[in-house]
Amino acid sequence: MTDSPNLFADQPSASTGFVDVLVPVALNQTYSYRVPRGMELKAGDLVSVPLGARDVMGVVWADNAQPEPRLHNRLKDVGEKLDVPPLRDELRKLVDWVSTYTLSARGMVLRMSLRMGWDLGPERTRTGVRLVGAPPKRMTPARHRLIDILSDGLLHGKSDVAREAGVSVGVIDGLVDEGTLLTEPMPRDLAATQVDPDWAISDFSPEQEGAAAALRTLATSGDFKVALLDGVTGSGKTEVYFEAVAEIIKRGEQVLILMPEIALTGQFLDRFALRFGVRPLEWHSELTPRTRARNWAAVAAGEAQVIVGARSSLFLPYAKLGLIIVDEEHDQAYKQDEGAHYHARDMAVVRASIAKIPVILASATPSVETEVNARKGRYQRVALPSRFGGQHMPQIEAIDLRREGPMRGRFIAPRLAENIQIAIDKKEQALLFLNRRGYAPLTLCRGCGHRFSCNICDAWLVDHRFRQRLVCHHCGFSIPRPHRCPHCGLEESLVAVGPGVERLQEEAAALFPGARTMVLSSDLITSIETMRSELNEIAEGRVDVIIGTQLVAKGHNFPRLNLVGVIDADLGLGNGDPRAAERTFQLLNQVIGRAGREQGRGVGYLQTHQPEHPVMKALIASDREAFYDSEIAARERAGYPPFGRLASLIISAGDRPTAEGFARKLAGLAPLDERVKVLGPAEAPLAVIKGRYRFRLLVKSARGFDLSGYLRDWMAIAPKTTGNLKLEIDVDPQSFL
DNA sequence: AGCACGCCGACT
DNA sequence: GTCGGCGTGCTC
Repeated sequence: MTDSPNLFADQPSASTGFVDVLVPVALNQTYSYRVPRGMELKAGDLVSVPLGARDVMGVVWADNAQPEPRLHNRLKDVGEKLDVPPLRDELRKLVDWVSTYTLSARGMVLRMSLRMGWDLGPERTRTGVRLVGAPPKRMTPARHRLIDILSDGLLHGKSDVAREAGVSVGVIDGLVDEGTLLTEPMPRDLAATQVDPDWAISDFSPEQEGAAAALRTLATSGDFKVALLDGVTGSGKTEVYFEAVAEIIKRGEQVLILMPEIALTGQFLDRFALRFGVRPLEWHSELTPRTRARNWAAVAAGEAQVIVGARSSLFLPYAKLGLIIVDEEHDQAYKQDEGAHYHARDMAVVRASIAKIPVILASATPSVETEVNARKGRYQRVALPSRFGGQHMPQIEAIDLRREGPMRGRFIAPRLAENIQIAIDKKEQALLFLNRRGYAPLTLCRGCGHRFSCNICDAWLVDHRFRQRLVCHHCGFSIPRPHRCPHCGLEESLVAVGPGVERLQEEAAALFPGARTMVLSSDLITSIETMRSELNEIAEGRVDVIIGTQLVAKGHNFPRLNLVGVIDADLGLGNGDPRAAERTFQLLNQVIGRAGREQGRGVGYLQTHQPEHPVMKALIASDREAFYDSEIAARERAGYPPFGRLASLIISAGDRPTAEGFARKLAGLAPLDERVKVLGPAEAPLAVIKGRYRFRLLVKSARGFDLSGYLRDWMAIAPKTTGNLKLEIDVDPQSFL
């Protein structure tokens, strides 16, 4: 804008027009604002706008707004335009698409893109300190240590050097006053160190080189394409897809690598650094606000070349995204079940198709959906058939619990125990896998049969001896471990029923005296840092027997681990969930794949009551194809995904009749359509959680049907949920609990 | 999602 | 008399 005379100069409040702004609150519509004179706004610009009593950040969604005339006298002005790059068309389309597909409020989807912390202000300048003058008149030990460190004459961070010298910053301030030291602002860190695509060249086998070449071609195609990088644990998948990363870096574009569990990526970051010379930028929920803001800005400015992140990093405002990699694409952790219900793998494919870029889905055990897409040729399959360096896949044996199970009250079968002892004697590690936290899943009274259950959930309380409490795994409710039955009053009558990892550790300690055991369970982990240090301890061989929940299944190499024992392979099967078989196969395959990755031949033992189950048979025979053949056929027969579509509606309320009544009313209002079947309402599998009664409607349709549109039409005629009634819509549900 | 408003219970 | 619980409704 210039200061040149203007025809309307005598109309001081004249505005240059209106914009529609999407704000990150639970709203679907945009709101219109007046653009103050002198402000230039276009779609995608970040602004702050008044909303009710507060100011919020928002994004200009359309720049030629035509607000309803009757609103004109109520329109407010845009506050200010924020000094950050605008959200690109591509990201705004993704927000609209995800909101339409999942039926969650558009503002709440946008919120995921704007989660950068609020302080985008100037970088806080750190204060540095340097030795410049003569020593002080009075020398003290603290001053001496400090001056010693600063004697190099260089600029040191003030708080750093204070910590190093073991003095308080007050000592520094004193010496500054005396003229011995001088403070000056520290220069800002140089822009993130550059990723070097040629830092180290990977040494590939012919098979790996073939796969790498295929991915390089895919990466440089500059078009939307999906590849399934299909390789067993230890086949070098990561290094192979790094080749695609290198291609994109050379083109000056950004790469997003999605990981299911960011806490477990410690080793991944090291491998990345070995190949590219620096660690990539991380994005996850434990970033400090400052780092979060800085990383967000680096992504938006295009300075960050490679971002490794949890599912939410899919919504970051990349300046020039060139490739998305979804590692362990089958992992359930990609499904978000709070707020907006979305599956990050699926939305990654959507984002790639909007941005016209390639996606690589990597897995040793692809989801059935992805496997079907690869079989039908919709996705390009890039296969890595064997382990790198001539290593073998673990040999897998079943232990039939009906014939050779442990004695009552014990959970490690004799044959498994024998082999663990042999491993310990050979100074190798063993892993006992049990997907159950705590000591025992159920406590009951020997006298009267009373079972301890949660007051507000439909679940038993899990004994956690480590914390000395009985805990509800659904709501966190807990009570101190009791010593008498609250029902019949009998003393010391309570017995623990069934195993958890803590109980398993007790048994292992008794069976293998002198062996060092460690439990890895999410409830014993307080932060990403402690998690990473515990994993390092294992990797360095300071543990003999690892006892873990599914945390241990994911992304970490233990070089000396050659034996894996699955305590209850049947857990997770047969709970009526259509995905139970798939998930069990994936989880057990992955856990057993931990064995023998770096030395020797690994071996896995599956303790099971049903060794003839298709999942067990496929695992024992290492016949992956057999599993997919049978599972795909079963899905097709039942019309389950990907051969049909599902949505689930969970209705909950503080009392049963309200929830059930509303669910019935809702079911009655479902629009008639012969392509859709509405099942229920039925009590949800976990009927009560946190004191809320839950009913479920299941909506089934044919593949290719616009289920979201159908649901939207339905919800438009549904009564609104008042009071404590809640309705949650989950399109493409993963879990049926 | 936040925030104000409003209408009922227990205390400085 | 007020402080504060959270149900309801609105935000350009």
